[in-house]
Parts: sequence; C-alpha cells; structure tokens
Amino acid sequence: MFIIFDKQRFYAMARTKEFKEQEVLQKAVEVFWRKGYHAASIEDITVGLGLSRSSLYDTFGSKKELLMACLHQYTGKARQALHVIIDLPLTGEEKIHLLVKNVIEAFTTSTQQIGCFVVNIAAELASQDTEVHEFTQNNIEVVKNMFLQIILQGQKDGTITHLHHAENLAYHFFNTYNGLQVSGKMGATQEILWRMWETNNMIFKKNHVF
Amino acid sequence: MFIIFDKQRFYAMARTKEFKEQEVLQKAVEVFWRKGYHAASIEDITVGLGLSRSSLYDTFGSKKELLMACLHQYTGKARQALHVIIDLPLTGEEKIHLLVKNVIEAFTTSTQQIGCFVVNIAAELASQDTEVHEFTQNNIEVVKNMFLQIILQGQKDGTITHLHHAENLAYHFFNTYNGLQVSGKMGATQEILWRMWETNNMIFKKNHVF
DNA sequence: TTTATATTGGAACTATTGTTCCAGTATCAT
DNA sequence: ATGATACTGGAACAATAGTTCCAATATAAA
Repeated sequence: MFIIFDKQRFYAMARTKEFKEQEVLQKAVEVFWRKGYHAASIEDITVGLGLSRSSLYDTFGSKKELLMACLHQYTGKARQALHVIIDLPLTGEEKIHLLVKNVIEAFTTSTQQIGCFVVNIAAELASQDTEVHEFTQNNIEVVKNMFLQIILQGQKDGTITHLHHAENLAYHFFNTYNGLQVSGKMGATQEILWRMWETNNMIFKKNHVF
Repeated sequence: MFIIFDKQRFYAMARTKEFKEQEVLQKAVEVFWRKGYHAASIEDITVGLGLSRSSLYDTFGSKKELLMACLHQYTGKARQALHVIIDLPLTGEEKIHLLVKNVIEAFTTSTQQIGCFVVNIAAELASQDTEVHEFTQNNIEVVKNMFLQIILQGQKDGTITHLHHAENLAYHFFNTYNGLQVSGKMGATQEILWRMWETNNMIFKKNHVF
C-alpha cells in the first residue's frame, strides 16, 4: 500500500491483496516442481494457486518472472532447512549422513519422485536461458559454502578427513548430492541410492597414499 | 517395402523413403537435446530434420514416439562410444579418468552447455511419464554394467581398489558421472568440475580402515 | 457516506501447439 | 509404358498456449 500526493490531499489506495504472496509462491513452486516449466500451463498454475489470471499477472508479471520468484522461494526455504541441520548438535559426519538420508528417503517416501527443483529446472532451462543459468551458477557457490561449514566442523571434530582441502570436499559432496537427485529421478531404488553413496569412502587408486 | 497379395497378382509398393531414418533420428536427438522435450515444437523438429509434418508423423507416429526413438538412438550411440573406450589399451583407472575428462571437456569445448541428453530428459519427464521412467531406470543398469567392466579390469590390473565391491564402485561412479553432467549444466567451470572429481579419493571418515 | 483505486473473475485475443488430411508426385514391379 | 501405391508438401484442424483487457467488486481513508 502506498500513498499518492495530489492537490494537497492524500488519497490512500484501497483494498489489500486477498492472498499472501509467500503462500501463493509456495504453491507455484509445487506446480513447477511437479510438472516442469514448459509443461506447466497458466491454467495449471491458476488452478494450483487458486488465483485468477489477472491477479497472477498483476502480481508476478509473467510466467518466466514467476519461475524466477519460485527459484528464490525454493532455495530460500532449502537454505533455511540446511541451516537447521547445520545448527543441530551432531558431528560433521553425522550431518553429512543426515543430508544424504533426507534425499534418499524423499524419493521413497513421496509417491512422486520429483527430485530437486533446482536440478530439474537447470536440466530443462539452464542451457537456454541466461537468467536461469546465472541463478544456478550462483547457487552452486552458495550451497557449496554451506556444505563447507559442515565439512570444516567435521575436520575439527575429527569425523571428516583432513587429507583433502575442505572446499574440495564440499564441491565433491555437492556433486554427489546432485547426482543422487538425478539417480533417484531416474528410478534408482533406495537400496541402489545407498550403494551409490556408501562407496563414497572409496579410492580409485589402489596405492593412494594417506 | 512389403508385398500385397491381391487377386493372384503381386503389387509391389512404390517409392522408397527419401531420407535415412538413422540420419534423421540423429538430427531429432540434437533438437530435443538442445531444446528439451516440451520446448521443442513440431515446427522446430521439421525444420531441424528437413522433413514435412506428414513424413514425420508417418515415420515416427507422434512427438512422444519420436522422443522414445531418440532416447534409443542416443543411448545406442553412447554405448557404442563407451565400448570403444572399454576396448582401448588402457588401465581401468585410465579409462575412468578418460570418461571424466570427456564429460568435463564437453562442457567447455561446445559453446552450448547442454549436458547429457538422458539426464535432461529424466529431469524433465521421468516423474511424469511412465515410459520415460522405465527407460531411464533400465538405463541405470545398462550403463552401470558397462562401468562395471572397467572397474573389474582395474581391480585386475591393480589400478582400482579392491576395498569395495566392484558393483558398488560402478554404481558410485555412475552417480558421480551424472552429478558432473548436472553440475556442468548448472554452470560449474572446468576447474570446479575437476575439483568435484579429483576429491573422489576422499574418505569422509577420518579413521576409516583400509 | 463518499471517493479513489487496487483487486477480482472471466471474456477475449493472438499465436502456436500437436495432429490430420489430401491432392499431387515419384517410383517400383510388371 | 502402365498400374499400384508410398511419399511429399502444404493447407487445415481443433485445442491450447501465454497474455491482455475490462467491467464489476471491495476496501481503506477522508
């Protein structure tokens, strides 16, 4: 709500929005998450959001702008959840394990195996759309840095190796984490996903020096 | 070309196709690969293939059937290429390294960072379409088994650890490999992709027993 | 209550979607 | 050359895409 100054009088603007932008945005995330960007029609979105087309366009501008708002909404929530895990009274190793457990169980708990929203959108749009590409590129660094906090803690508390630089471990974990999102989406069973992860202690070089 | 028996006479069908299905299919792969499934319109496809709509539909049936044919075409070619690497006179470790190198360089060599076709399609459609889901699920096993051949060779020639079961190593590598496809698509630089990979020798547990 | 204006639902718009159809053409076996 | 028929290009289809517009409604401040 803003104020217009006109002829030395104040005219206050009328009527507040009937919906909470945050709540609606969360619903929009779910639609795009479930159907993907192109497959989600405006019809799907208005139904999913319980909004008319005019309200939708007045509030978010366009389908593409809505998508970008959804990406921010989703990563905002995801980062909050990650902060919660970071703040838990667990060892670094336990936190890493918890993250993996959450991903794997998300694929088996939910009826639909929809994976990670950012991964899906990246696969669908990152090579076509500059804005999405910039977003996902930035997201790598942000998420990597959050993983880094956990790795550093683990190196301090003695549950994670010092034999590699913490940042490289964080990058590596980021990659494995997203790999699991894709493998799960491809239909890997819970058992296979665990096998993909558990072997993370491996070394390819037999005579690798520790 | 088939034969119709009618009134005790043979009428041979006329005119052979003016295009080679394999070649056209390869072009279709490129269109879907570049644009994704939903974003690729029939217009895009006919232009990309140099075919009329009628020929397209006569040959492939529908957009969806064309996609499935493309998935088979792509994985067929990819498996051929993988067999070539398997047959090279290299150690197991060297072959694994070559595979990673190829992925990473594909992202920096080509102007468009389009990633792996199967990964992209899986992210866009696997949770929505049963047929695609079955395809990607099967693909996990096929590719894992090809990676397994390399791992087994590496364990024989002493370049890959025996400390994990070969099949688990193969699953793990499958996951890392697809992770790199996603990370690359998200805009990770060549340097970051290498850092994601190189740390693959890591162990999370400091006191892990070898 | 009046005034101003933001929000709303739904109609309407143009463009494009995936698909079908048909008349004309090309080509194989006879 | 003839006959049979598959291939071809382009027109046409209904359905749906994303977006805009407008009249009616609702509401906060004066």
